Amino acid sequence: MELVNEEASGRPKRLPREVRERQILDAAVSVFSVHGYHAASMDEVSATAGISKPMIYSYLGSKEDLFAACIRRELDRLLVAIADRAKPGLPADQQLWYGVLAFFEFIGANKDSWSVLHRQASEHGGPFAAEHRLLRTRAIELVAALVISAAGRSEHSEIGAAAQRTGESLAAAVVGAGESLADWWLDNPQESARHLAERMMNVVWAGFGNLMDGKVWAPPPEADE
Amino acid sequence: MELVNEEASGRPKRLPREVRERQILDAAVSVFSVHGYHAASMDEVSATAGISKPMIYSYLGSKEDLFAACIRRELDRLLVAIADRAKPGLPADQQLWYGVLAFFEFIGANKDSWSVLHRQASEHGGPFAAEHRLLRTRAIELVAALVISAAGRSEHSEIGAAAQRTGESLAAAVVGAGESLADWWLDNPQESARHLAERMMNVVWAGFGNLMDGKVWAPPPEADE
DNA sequence: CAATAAACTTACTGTCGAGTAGGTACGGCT
DNA sequence: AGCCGTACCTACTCGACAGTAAGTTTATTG
Repeated sequence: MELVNEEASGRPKRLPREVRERQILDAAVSVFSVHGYHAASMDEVSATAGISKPMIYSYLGSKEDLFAACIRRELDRLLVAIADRAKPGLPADQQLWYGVLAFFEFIGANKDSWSVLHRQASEHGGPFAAEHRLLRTRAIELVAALVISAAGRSEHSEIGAAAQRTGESLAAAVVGAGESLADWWLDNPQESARHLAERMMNVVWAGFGNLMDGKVWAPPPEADE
Repeated sequence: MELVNEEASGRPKRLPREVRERQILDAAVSVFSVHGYHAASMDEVSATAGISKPMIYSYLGSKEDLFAACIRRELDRLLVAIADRAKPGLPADQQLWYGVLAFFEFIGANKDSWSVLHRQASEHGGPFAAEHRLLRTRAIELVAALVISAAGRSEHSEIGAAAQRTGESLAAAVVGAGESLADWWLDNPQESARHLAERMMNVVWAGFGNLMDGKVWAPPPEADE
């Protein structure tokens, strides 16, 4: 499990800054994902990267800076992976499908990334929470736009305004379900990405469909306590 | 915001162990929920409880012990709150509705509890993760049982076996959505518990309904890369 | 072949926080 | 009254870890 990068030759080769920075970030993501931000030590990051501690401070700054750099890099990778697959030309359900699929495939191939992005980043009150909320907000907006655009084409077009409002919280639930499903996956890796994505679509798209047809579930009428 | 419990009289009254333990747990839940496990200090817990540090060690043991005690207490409170409302005699959708509603109402009234139970407990590799997984597992089993029982009464009874399997991962998605919605609520407290519960039911119950009618969403046939 | 800059190191400082030693004060009981 | 147990405290130890000072090696370029 030791990720020391130098060859067995023992002599640490001199590498350009760019390469070392990547190695440091790789190590940091791995260490943060295992221990969480607070419990992770810079010494362990430096050991995992096969480098000494002052290099990290020289290249990436403080521990917080390092963590922020991890989040930014992994967030970019995730967003690019999704954007590559959910092309805007497709019908709404297919856009959603490919987006969801790309999401789960990325998580499957980069569980550390997800752990850092979601679990660790949200544990903070600091500037990371903001960064993390950005991801969620973007995702929610994206999904909401898909719902609303789909609702616009529905035969019940008079529900447009209601769908707008309901669509957004529906999107929040959907994104939330995706996040939690991804969390759950970290602990239960037996399922495939495709499977998870299909399950997701089954719940979600059905909910959308009923919404567009104006079928809503209503709580039983009863005296509130 | 200071929760110092003693009166302004200055003299700390002598209280029985039972009472102090409750005060310490209250303080600990509050502090852990704000800072997370690692960043929380025993000094802050003791200050918040209005008591000195050795009392905590004498009554509740180490920091880990204290944290575990918090989780256990809050978990019990949550489960009791739900069991009180989701009576087994009701039809499946109403059981689910009251369970979900009780869940959100509890979270609304005890945001600290949820923060400790979900956010902080899952950040660990240790024995807390196990404790936390127990909550999730129980919830998933409960929901899955509801789905399957509902499916049994559907006119498409031949899908029973398939529903069994699909029902469980559907339940996982539902519980996940609930967890994430609760997380999201911590940051967006403007909605009411009832509202959230209704949104939840709308997505979820629609998904169940379609499942029971055998309507499934299928991905577009295409060459996989 | 200097000389310069960048890659890289060892070995330290200072702080913060978990856990404890060793008490004092207060109430109940005979 | 005087004893005992329990509630409660101040003031410490000790280890872990973020961050740094000050130096050493290597590639490159004039």
